[in-house]
Amino acid sequence: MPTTPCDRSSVVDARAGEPAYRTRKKDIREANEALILAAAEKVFAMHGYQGTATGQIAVEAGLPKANLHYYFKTKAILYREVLQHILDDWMKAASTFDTCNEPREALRAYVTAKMEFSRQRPFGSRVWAREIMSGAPMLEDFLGTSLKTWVNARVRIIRRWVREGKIEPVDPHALLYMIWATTQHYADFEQQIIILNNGKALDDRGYRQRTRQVIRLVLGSVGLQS
Amino acid sequence: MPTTPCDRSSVVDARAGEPAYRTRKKDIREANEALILAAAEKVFAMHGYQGTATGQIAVEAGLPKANLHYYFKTKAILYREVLQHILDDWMKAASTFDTCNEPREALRAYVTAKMEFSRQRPFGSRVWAREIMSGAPMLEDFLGTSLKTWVNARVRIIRRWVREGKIEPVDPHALLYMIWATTQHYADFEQQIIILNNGKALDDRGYRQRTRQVIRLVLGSVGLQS
DNA sequence: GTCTATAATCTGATAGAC
DNA sequence: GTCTATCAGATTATAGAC
Repeated sequence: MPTTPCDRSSVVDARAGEPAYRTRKKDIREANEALILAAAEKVFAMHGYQGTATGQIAVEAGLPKANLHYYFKTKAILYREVLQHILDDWMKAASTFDTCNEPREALRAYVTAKMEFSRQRPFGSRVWAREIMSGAPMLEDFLGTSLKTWVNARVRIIRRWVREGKIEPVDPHALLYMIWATTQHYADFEQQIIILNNGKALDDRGYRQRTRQVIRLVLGSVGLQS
Repeated sequence: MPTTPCDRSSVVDARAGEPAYRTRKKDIREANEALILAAAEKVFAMHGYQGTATGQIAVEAGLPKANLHYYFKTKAILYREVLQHILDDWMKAASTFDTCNEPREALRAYVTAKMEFSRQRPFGSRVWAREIMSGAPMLEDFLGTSLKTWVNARVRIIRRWVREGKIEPVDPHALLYMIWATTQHYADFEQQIIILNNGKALDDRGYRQRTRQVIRLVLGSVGLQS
């Protein structure tokens, strides 16, 4: 395999006026950073921030520990970046709440997105949970600003639904927390669910059925039979 | 303060045929073990098993680290005992499911007991959650035996309620997981709830109201308006 | 950009005087 | 039963050859 800096054969998106070897180096960096971030999310999910050794992450990523510290100066910086990635995806799921003005469709879309998040990013969900159980030292800012703003807006929407008689008069916070807790449970407590399911994880079909059941329970909780 | 082994003034329940100094020693041991277990539950809840240093626990308990190792030989043994205490209380809450044969009262009693557990033992709830997120290495036995038996029995009860038309036809596992997740959320994600509540923890009155809301949502989810 | 070797610190656990 | 001192091993992070 040619590896000279001038070989541009594998450089597909070299920017104009930027030497190819720069792009190549950037590609390597991006690939390795992604590798490390994925490994870190997995190990942090398993043992938390304090309980995780950078050496474990390096092993999981298949790299020497020194390389990890080359790409991420400190464990704290790496952890913060892992959290940031999770946060981005969490907010993307959050946006589905506004799919529709009608409670039935809005709740259905939101629960579906949250269940999908739990399915696709179980490690991310657990890192989030552990961070909050540790007192949320790194998430405090986000929780108190972006999340709070989002929650306040959704609380107003739910209150409007109640006013308009579209749903039963429920406490908006209690409803949101129930949705969060229930959907995240399938990621955070996956191991418990597996053991109670005779050692087998839910397959795709089973997970889709379960998602429908969760939607049914949530809709029922506000008086909307599905 | 008299500290001679023969001073029985503070020995209130010395057993017949057992020297007083023995009882005294036993009292000291029990008191210190309780102190250490409480401190350990708190620190394990914060940082998990791997993330917790025995020194932190000693500081929290107000004892030298060596004393901790005198009462609990290893960190693993101490952790196991902490888990056992939580498990006992968890099962006590579980027993309330059988308060009544009618779904409305049974679910109300169970949700109330679980919410009470979250209120009284938030650290225990978090230790439990962290243990499961770590793959439940120490709880695997319990989950696969006692808990599974309990769940299977409750699943049968819920199925009977459905057959008898007392509740909507819901998936029993989905319902149980929703109850667990929602009630435990108030312990595990307390910090998030506080931040979203303008930095104030729910007071006793607010918590009772929230408990009623959770009961209402759960009853509604199975078609039982409260 | 990779990786071995190592410095500096922390952690679990014990020894042994009191 | 208490507590200081300490050891062996692990951990974060860096140095420096390639």
